[in-house]
Amino acid sequence: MHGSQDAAADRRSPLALKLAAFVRLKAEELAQLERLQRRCRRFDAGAELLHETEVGAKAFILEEGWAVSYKSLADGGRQVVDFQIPGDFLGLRSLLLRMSDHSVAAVTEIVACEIDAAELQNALATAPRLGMALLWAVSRDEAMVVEHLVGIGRRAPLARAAHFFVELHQRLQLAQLATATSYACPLNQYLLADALGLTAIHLNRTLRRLRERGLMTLKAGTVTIHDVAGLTALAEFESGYLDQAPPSV
Amino acid sequence: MHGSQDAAADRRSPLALKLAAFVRLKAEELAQLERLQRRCRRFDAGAELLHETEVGAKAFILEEGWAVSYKSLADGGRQVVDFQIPGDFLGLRSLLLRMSDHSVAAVTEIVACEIDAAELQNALATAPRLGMALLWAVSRDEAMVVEHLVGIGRRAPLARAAHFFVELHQRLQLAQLATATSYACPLNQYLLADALGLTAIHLNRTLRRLRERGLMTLKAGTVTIHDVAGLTALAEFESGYLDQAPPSV
DNA sequence: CGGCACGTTGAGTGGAATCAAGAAGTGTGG
DNA sequence: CCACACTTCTTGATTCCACTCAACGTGCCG
Repeated sequence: MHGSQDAAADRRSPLALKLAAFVRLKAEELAQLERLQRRCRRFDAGAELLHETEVGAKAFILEEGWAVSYKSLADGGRQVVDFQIPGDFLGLRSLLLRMSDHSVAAVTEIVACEIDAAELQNALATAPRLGMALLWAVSRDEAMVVEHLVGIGRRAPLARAAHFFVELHQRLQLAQLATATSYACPLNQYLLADALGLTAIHLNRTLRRLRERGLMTLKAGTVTIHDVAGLTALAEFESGYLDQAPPSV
Repeated sequence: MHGSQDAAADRRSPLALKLAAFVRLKAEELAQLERLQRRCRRFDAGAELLHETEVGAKAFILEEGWAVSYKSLADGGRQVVDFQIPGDFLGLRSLLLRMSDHSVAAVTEIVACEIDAAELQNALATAPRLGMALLWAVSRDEAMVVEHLVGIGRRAPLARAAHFFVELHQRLQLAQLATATSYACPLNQYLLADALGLTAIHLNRTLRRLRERGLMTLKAGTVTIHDVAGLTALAEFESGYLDQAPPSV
């Protein structure tokens, strides 16, 4: 019995692990959650899962790999809204708003489980605490977007980049995908530039400055932080919005 | 009977009117919603309802007047995340995340109803469709923040300002607080500048350019749009994310 | 070997921030 | 009624940073 419980815990999805930071889910609720993650599919790197202005779009739960959500402009410009790592939702808003307001693409090869509005509504009606958990996850995502907005609107490029890499580091550590000083980061400089509201050229120079100051290095898809305290200080990073604490519900 | 129904409809809160765009709420659900809006208070212009890093903060539903949510930086900078008008939530995220990630202040004198986490959880458990409606409202708010992010990250100041005023126009029209070409706008140029990621000086010049192009004028707290089509075109405004359609649930 | 994606560097320009100051409107008290 | 303070708005001059354009390096893969 104890052995089988351990086995079940091992099989827990990244999403369940993430939600565990907010609400201590009961077995029944966990089962509901896993039931949402049956229809898993694999997507190639670069594949577009969702396109802005699409109506009646699906949403996904990301199990493996990295994804990116972004909006495109008429002049060819692109703004990356956020990157998603295992345990994150992809395109959840397009289930509720009738038209997808953004695009989602796979950065690396990914595995993601499709969910539709009916399933979601059903799960919420059956397990109301799951609804709270979902509201929490959405709120946390929004808090990250808000922090991103502050960075682009009011932080200088160097601090902005620092903040971005520190946030990513924290998120990956929570998902057990980073060590204390480094993590794999499959984002190229075009993606990073579109996330940080800079040109790729200027981002490159910004990265160089971070390197020259002995704070961090991005090389061959790996971020190495040489001075965690220094980088965090430069970023004025306040981790409160990530809400990483023991469950409160 | 018919008369009393009309009277009830007249008393409907701005929030109920807004949610009606998404879900056709039943009488029982409407009653739950109104029950959330009992503890109403008045706040002076400039009063701070919520401060960032505050723990266990309350949330509010705005009934009358304008509010602003923002984050402050160490260097004295401030980024306005969004402005709220009647029917909008204030600080809803601080109910779910354990620490408020942003501040909220009254722009004009306002009336707002306090809600706490227990009430919310209770209402959600009793009326699950209200949970969907809430998720919709939060998603719509997030979509607005995302659009804001795109504006600051990738739009030129002129288009950014145009987009801002068009979005506000649409929101106010939905709340029946605007005519086809004008609306009252109690935001001064410091607030606007902090919202648009510009200095007040540069915002002033941007407003002048909008005026000189015959697109719109902001004077004495009133926005007058001289050329709706032109302003919308300059802004590359796509209204999809506001999700203003007949109810789907 | 050539083609392509990605990264790096240099030189020049334009536009937003900064610094400085004044005008216009609003409220208060003598 | 006017003097005064205060907020908000407006304009000019200057500086600096991020964008643009252009080019080259580097590694990978067919």
